[in-house]
Amino acid sequence: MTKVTMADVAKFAGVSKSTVSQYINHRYEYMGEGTRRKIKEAIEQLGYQPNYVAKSLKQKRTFIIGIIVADIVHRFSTEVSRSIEDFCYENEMQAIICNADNNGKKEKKYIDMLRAKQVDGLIIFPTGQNEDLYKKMVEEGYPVVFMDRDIPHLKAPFVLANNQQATYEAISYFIQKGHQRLAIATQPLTISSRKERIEGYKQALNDHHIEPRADYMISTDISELHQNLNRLFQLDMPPTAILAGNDLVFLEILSFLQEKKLKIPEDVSLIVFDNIPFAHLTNPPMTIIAQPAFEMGAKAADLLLKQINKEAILPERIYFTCELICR
Amino acid sequence: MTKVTMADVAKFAGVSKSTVSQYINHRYEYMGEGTRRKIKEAIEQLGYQPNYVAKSLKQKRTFIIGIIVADIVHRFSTEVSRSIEDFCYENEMQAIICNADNNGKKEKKYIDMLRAKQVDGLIIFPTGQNEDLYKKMVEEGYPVVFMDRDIPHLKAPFVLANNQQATYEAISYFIQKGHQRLAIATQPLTISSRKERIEGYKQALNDHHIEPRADYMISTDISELHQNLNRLFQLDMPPTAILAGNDLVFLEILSFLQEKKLKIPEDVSLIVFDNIPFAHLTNPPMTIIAQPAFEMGAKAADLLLKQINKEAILPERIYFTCELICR
DNA sequence: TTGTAGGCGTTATCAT
DNA sequence: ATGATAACGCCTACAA
Repeated sequence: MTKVTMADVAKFAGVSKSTVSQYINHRYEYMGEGTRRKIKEAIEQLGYQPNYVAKSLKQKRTFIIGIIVADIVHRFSTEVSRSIEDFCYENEMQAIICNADNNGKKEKKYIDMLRAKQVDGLIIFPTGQNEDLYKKMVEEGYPVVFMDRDIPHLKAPFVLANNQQATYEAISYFIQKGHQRLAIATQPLTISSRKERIEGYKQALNDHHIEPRADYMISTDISELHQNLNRLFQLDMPPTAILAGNDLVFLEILSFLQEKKLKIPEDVSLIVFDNIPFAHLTNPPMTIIAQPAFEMGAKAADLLLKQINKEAILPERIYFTCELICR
Repeated sequence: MTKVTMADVAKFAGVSKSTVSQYINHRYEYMGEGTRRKIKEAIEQLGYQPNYVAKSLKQKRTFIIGIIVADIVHRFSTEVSRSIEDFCYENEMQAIICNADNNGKKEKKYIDMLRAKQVDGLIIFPTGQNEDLYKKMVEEGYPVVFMDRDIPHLKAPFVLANNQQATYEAISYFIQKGHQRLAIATQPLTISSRKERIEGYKQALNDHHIEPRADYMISTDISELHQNLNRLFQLDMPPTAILAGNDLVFLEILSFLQEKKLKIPEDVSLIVFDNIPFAHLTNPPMTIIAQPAFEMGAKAADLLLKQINKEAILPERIYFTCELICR
């Protein structure tokens, strides 16, 4: 175990703890060449490693941030997290990732836990179920950045995708390709991003004078998606195109189509809202709406670190443009 | 900010700090009903949250473990990490994941960093480039578990896959299907798991009286894989089957085959050593060698926590059986 | 049953 | 240029 402490180094080098501390923190300004060498040697001899816990206690900074994702299973979440981690690495920080599993209780527990561990700030994909807590943190001035889902009326930095606009464009593209019977499937409309995607869908239909049909709009838990799809494709006029609201929905649809021996794109066309790892390698290649996960993660991390270092007053809501990749 | 401390609670409740400490740590044994209620109230009123940094300093435990993966890009690494996190959650611990990026320097930096932060233990996918450091940790009795790659002669707990055996079986299966010209492609043979896969391949050929050919065995960086595949398929007798040593190699091969308009399985058969997220949904479905990532992660976490809690003397090397999923 | 005092390993302030 | 001393917030004997 690392039991050699600064006091040991000090004794070994024949100087005081303060001087060793100076050395550790690269404050060589007034340090004599001799002491410097002695300390260096002592550290090497003893194999001394500073204790960050003690340092943190004193400085009230842990150099750790927390990431709380609503659902780690999404490709998008993992890409964003990775990008945040990269950004942290470059800034000598570390990240703890926690998976709230779409569960408000778990989210609260993690927020409390991470704050108890004194992490310097939090990036949250909010479940939306702890509005009071979000608000309290913001009011206390605790550094937070929210991602992916908007919480209306919350005055805090948000990093968001332009869901509505992107969906609008994708559906319009489908319509231009000649589709008239378009369906959309998402998970339950409990968070802003899903609602916005539905909005974009409706608006596109409207603008192209297609009447939206309630039975073409599915919003359900993944576990019940299969039977909903069944119902959808048993309609007299089943859709010729369907937009999958995210990657999980996509996988479920794919498996459904395969089971029913429906071919893409002959029997039904598919667009996915989310990056799919090898969309370019599937057969046929998949048309997707790609969110700039990497940029969004980097931005969130940047905003958080700026906040932690009190470097800037933060903007409130930043929207990123998604890209429709037609294949 | 959490500025309210135990002393504040004590003062507010009209008791001493120690009593509050007792309360926080659920030592109600000798505590009067009255004090208990007063403290409870004080905590609620003040919104007190214990400071884990201070607690950690005193108790020399942070309730955090570190995971250092050699390359986070692999599906296997992420599945294992997820599984470790789940296990930690159930045991009131947290995990910090670091990506060494196959870089020994980075690996060392992370190990030092995490230990400086006093994490309670480490799970490492070793790059193999810091043998002395691994050894030192083990000798110091610092809790460590190694994953995925063996480091010969290191007396420490390892959680490993039976790479050789699994590859042997996969190749044998191909041979039974009538293949005679079998190739294998892996990343460079710098770590044990890749070497073992090659060994299993050779052994299977041998046992079936097929002469191994050097030009059918590719071990190269991903960046140079494409040109190696080019060479492979320009041979007079190109292989009819190829085993991809991991998921990254697989993606590269897939993209190569697509470019050359080679069909699976008509022109060439493919087996992948690694779980591919939607292998069952690709067309045609992919035959894979699946490592039990979830179980391996849970086991590693279990061993580490046991070690941290000094609950057991640890076994040295545990091998997990991979499953050949034929599709 | 509760309080007092000291220490965990640093850093910060102020002397010297 | 370097050192003494007091925090940081909590836990733990031991005393009362």
